[in-house]
Amino acid sequence: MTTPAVPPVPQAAGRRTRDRAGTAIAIRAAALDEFAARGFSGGRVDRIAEKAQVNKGMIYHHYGSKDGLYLAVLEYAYERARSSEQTLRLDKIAPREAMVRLVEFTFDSFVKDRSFIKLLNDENLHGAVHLKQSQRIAEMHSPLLDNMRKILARGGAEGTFRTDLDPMQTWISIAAVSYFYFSNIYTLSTIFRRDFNSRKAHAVRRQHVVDLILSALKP
Amino acid sequence: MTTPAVPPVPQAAGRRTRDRAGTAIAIRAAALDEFAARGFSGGRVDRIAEKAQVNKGMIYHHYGSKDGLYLAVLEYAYERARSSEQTLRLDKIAPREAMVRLVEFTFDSFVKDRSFIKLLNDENLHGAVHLKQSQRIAEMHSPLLDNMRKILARGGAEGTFRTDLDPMQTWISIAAVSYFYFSNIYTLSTIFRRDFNSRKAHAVRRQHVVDLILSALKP
Amino acid sequence: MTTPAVPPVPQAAGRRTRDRAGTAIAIRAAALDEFAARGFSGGRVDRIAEKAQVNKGMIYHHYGSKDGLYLAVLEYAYERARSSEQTLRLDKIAPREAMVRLVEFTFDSFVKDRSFIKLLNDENLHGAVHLKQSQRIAEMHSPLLDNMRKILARGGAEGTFRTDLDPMQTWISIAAVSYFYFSNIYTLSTIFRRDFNSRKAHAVRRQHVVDLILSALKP
Amino acid sequence: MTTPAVPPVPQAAGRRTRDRAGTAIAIRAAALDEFAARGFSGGRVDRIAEKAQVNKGMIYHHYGSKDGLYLAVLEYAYERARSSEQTLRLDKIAPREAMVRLVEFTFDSFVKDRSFIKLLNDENLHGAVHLKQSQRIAEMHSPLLDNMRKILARGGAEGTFRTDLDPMQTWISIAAVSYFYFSNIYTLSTIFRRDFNSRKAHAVRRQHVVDLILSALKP
DNA sequence: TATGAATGAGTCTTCATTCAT
DNA sequence: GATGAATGAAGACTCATTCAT
Repeated sequence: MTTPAVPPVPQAAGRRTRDRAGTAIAIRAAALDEFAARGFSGGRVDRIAEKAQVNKGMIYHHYGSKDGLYLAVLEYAYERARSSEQTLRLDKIAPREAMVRLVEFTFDSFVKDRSFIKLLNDENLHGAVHLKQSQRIAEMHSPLLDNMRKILARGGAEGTFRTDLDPMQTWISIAAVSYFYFSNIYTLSTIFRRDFNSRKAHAVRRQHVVDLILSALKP
Repeated sequence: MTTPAVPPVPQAAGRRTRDRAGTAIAIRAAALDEFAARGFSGGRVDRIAEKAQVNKGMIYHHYGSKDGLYLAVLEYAYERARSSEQTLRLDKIAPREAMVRLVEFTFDSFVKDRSFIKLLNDENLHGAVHLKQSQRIAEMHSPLLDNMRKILARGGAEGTFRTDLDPMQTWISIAAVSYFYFSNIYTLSTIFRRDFNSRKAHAVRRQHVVDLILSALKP
Repeated sequence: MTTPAVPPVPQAAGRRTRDRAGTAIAIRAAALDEFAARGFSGGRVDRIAEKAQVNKGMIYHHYGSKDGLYLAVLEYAYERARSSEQTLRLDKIAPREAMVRLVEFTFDSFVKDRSFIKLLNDENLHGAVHLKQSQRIAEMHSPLLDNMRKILARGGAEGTFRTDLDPMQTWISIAAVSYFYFSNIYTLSTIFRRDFNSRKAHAVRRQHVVDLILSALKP
Repeated sequence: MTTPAVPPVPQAAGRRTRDRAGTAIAIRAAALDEFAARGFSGGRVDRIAEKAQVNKGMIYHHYGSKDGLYLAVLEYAYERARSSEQTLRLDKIAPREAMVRLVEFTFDSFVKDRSFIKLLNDENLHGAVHLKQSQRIAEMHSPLLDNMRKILARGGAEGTFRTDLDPMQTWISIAAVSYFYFSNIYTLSTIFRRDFNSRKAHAVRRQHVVDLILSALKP
């Protein structure tokens, strides 16, 4: 429903031009919207075509099937997530500071755009059948663990962090404490009778998350 | 599809008897199976009727609609989760030990039965529209925070835990580090080219989770 | 389009009753019509539902798929063809007379109803994919060769027929000379600039066919 | 799908040259392939373009429509069939021998290439709507009846054949006994639980067909 | 001349829900 | 209560044909 981080779909008044790349991108953007809002099963091809101002047949022309389109959307979402992480340049700053930035960045990325979470949840509901088809997804993630390893090593060397931490498990936990809050925000709000969606609630959680992770990493 | 922790659907040889409660329970059990495996949109009323050995009309008789059935399933799943937590009697043991048990219990509950996770993810995809209808859900969760508050207080008093921790945020984080691992197990396995579903991988994660939380709570 | 031999579809003013057998039969009759007129690919499920005065979903309820329906139609058409052949009681009459009757009956059956030909042609276009699924089709045809064998044997014994004829090949040839005329009646009419569809033309062909077969069987 | 008698589609390395006739021929050859394999309704314009290594627009440029293309394919198929018949020079040899050759030639032509049968069957399913548009089809067939008339006359004069046979009916019967076997080969194989597609089965049928026709023509 | 993106009217099929029996 | 036939509104996907480039 809300993907403000994505550049707006180029509308071009009717979209009747023969613009291969443009059409494909417009479709993918509309699909991200639709799938994030309603999941794969709940997402409608018709609605995607309408949002993208594109003929329904074009979706099949460009992506082959609803499944093919979903995979394209997933890959694109991962790509955006990982490439924006790359811009942090964490190796240039002190370990503690780097860790704070990483945790905050992770948290903030979910504040800005929850569509990634929605896609992942739905994909896991289906056992990652789409993602497994991807040729590129695994290699997209190798830098991620490298970064984590380096930060932990540097922090361990200077005595800021424990030295017995597994980078992958740690990364998963860092993601978890932010991700879970947002992925389950509606049910959590309901069972605790709060509104976790407010700006204030976000700030509280953000503080807690940074504090918790840093505290956990202390030697 | 796999809910071994759930008592098997009572089969009752053809189910032609007029056992009002039994029928309703059989339907709910079959629905839990179906919705956990395929989500709300992907779940089929026909399949539920078949699994429950019950006429389709019975579903509408007992639960009104597919949505009504889904809510019943959700409430039941929460009920099971919370009531089994109650059996831990954490107030009888030392704070550190109590915390370890709680974390392990949370993790293990997901190992035994992932259907709860599936239901929650799907429900969040839909903005918790079903759960919001529930009259009972919030009150089911008040003991939960009470327990957490007490453990943290006792641990704070004796110097085992930090004293500045918010019980709700802490509980969410404890849930998060276990939940996220299982809710995202398929995509995580894919992007990291591991099999997080193995018994060994579970054991590794369990160890990490307990260790991380305890470490984070230290003063 | 034209299946006058079939009993007319029971119309029952709207067909809204819960009549399992009746509905299934109405669907099959409408489908025979449609598929005979337009082939499998050209046949439309929508049109069949409309002709049968039945909801489209009923077709799937009763026959599972368009393919399943086509097979049901095929089996039914074969059944009608073979069972009406059975009524001839050829073993009660002299061999020559029996052969004449069989040839005439075969020819006349195509005059009365060309839908069988249409179905078979179309099915052969698809390599008999549907018919191969049938459990009953082969056993429906064992009496057919038995009959032919007996007639040829009786005719051979009394000196009316040659004794070196293979019953199956002979049956195929008898079918061929009538079938081909009707199966290719439109193209033949076009290339020879005649109207083979007229009553007169039928009579001429019928005479020729009987004469040719009898002549070929002479010792 | 299988038209070994047809010269292979000229490939011409990507087919980007402006070879008007070559393009048209390549399209027609690919269309023959496609329509013979799947019928008119089942045939796909996209697939034809792909097989012919030609742009889809070219098909419309050269043949106007799918129907126009189908007619071109039909005319071409008839042309090939009739012109190869012309090479037999049956008027040079004894009537009995000529008849044997004609029957064998007819049978063998179907063994070599079944696409003609497929096209005719499908065309008859549609009432020969395409063929009726043809200007040339009728005149292509006048030599055919002339030949038959002459052979029968010569055979009648020398006492080899009956003298009361109609050439057109006889020609149709000769075509029928071979054609039907191949046009219905899949359903016949299924109902009789044989494989009529084997080389051996072909030989048996060929023998029967020649024998049957010769026997029928005896005075 | 040649390309392939774009269109719109279908196609088969599914499914929650109702209701006659 | 219980059954399952019946309904209608989609849903994913296809395809002959057109047309901007």
